[in-house]
Amino acid sequence: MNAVHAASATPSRAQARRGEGNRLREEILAAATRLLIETGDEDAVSIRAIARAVGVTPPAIYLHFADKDELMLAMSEQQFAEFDAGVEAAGRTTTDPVESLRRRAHAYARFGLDNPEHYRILFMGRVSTRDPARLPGRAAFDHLVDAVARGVTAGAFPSDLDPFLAAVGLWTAVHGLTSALISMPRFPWPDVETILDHVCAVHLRG
Amino acid sequence: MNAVHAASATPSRAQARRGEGNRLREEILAAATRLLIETGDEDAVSIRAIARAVGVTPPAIYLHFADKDELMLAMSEQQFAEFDAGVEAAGRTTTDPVESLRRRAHAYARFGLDNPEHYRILFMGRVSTRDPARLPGRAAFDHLVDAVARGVTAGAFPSDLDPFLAAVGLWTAVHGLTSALISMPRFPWPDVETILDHVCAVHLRG
DNA sequence: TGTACATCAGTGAACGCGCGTTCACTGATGTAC
DNA sequence: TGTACATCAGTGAACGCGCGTTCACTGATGTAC
Repeated sequence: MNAVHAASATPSRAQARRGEGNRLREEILAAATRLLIETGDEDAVSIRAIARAVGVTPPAIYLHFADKDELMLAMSEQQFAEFDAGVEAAGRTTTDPVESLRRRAHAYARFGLDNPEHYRILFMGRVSTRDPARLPGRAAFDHLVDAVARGVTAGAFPSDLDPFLAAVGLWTAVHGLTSALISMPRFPWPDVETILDHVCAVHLRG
Repeated sequence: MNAVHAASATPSRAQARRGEGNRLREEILAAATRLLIETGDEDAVSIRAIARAVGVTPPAIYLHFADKDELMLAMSEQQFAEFDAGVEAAGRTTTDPVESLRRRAHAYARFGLDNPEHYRILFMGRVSTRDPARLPGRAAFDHLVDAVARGVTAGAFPSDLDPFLAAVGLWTAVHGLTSALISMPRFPWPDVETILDHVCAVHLRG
């Protein structure tokens, strides 16, 4: 008999103060991320569903994002930054450049398996036709090339090794495993750590 | 001034004869495949769009498929069969088991690059929650295991090599390259054949 | 050979749904005088 | 200190759209007698 029953229509949050325009923006991105994780379906992350989750009406979204594409792109960039930071942190836990690459690979795969829907968007989605100049994952890849190059200068790899080519090979191998695990969970996979270490061993030898 | 102008509404095909129930079924699957290639977007392959492409009304689809899921599953199975046949054929063009695996890998990648949208559905999509017993790509994978096993019996690989594990490694590596090429076409990829041969060389050595 | 009838491949109209986006508005918050 | 006003973060209602699916039907094809 009280107002709580009308919850779906009543806004559940107070209007932001003057300078706090970014508060809702961040709440929107957080809600989008949460929705993606909970539903496990990119299609379920709609403007309307996000607005519902935040406790705001759909048009309020447009106060902070020009359209849906821009919202999704912003979420991707946020996720890419988090992914990159995680892999970099894992790589810094040792000074041995080869072991460092191995730990990066494990952190990479773990991110994918822990956040399969975000992994899909970041690495398996369609390129947004939006802004061709903005290649979102590029920074993360460049960091991998740097890590390989450090291995070369440290003498762990042959000096004529092309760090870019080696990085491509390592990346596609780890990505192949990660994305296959995500897309085909019912396949009778052998132990993940075992395959991953095998992949690393193969690639970090030549 | 003639009837042609009303094309969008007028059916453009004759009704099937008595025993020809399967004709429309095949036309539907062909149209779905064609739509997927032309639009490059799985979402564009709707019941209504397929009906439009075939020249039939939407309810006619339900004469041949229980619902949309079943239609998409049938298309997937058709594509998987084609993919499998193509890879097998490539593998049979030589008697050398190692070279045979290399040719299989190239055929695999070529299929993906030639039919990116089908590749997405077959290898990068979500598992249909439909019929858990039916793992559509399993036959193709088993053929790969067989091919590796032939290499072992021929003495090309160490006799203690586990063909299943080796097949998983080879598959995920080639899949990683293929899917990355599809998802990130703007990445400054090195020459595809070169990376692919490199991947094969790495995996077909140990 | 002719006709009544069953079969079957489709049609046409409608259903309810959720979507992205626009538009005119409201009401609280802060500011100038 | 009080009041008129501008600003700004949101609301509420509506738009047009394409979707999957259902339902009662039609009309051509074949069959039994």
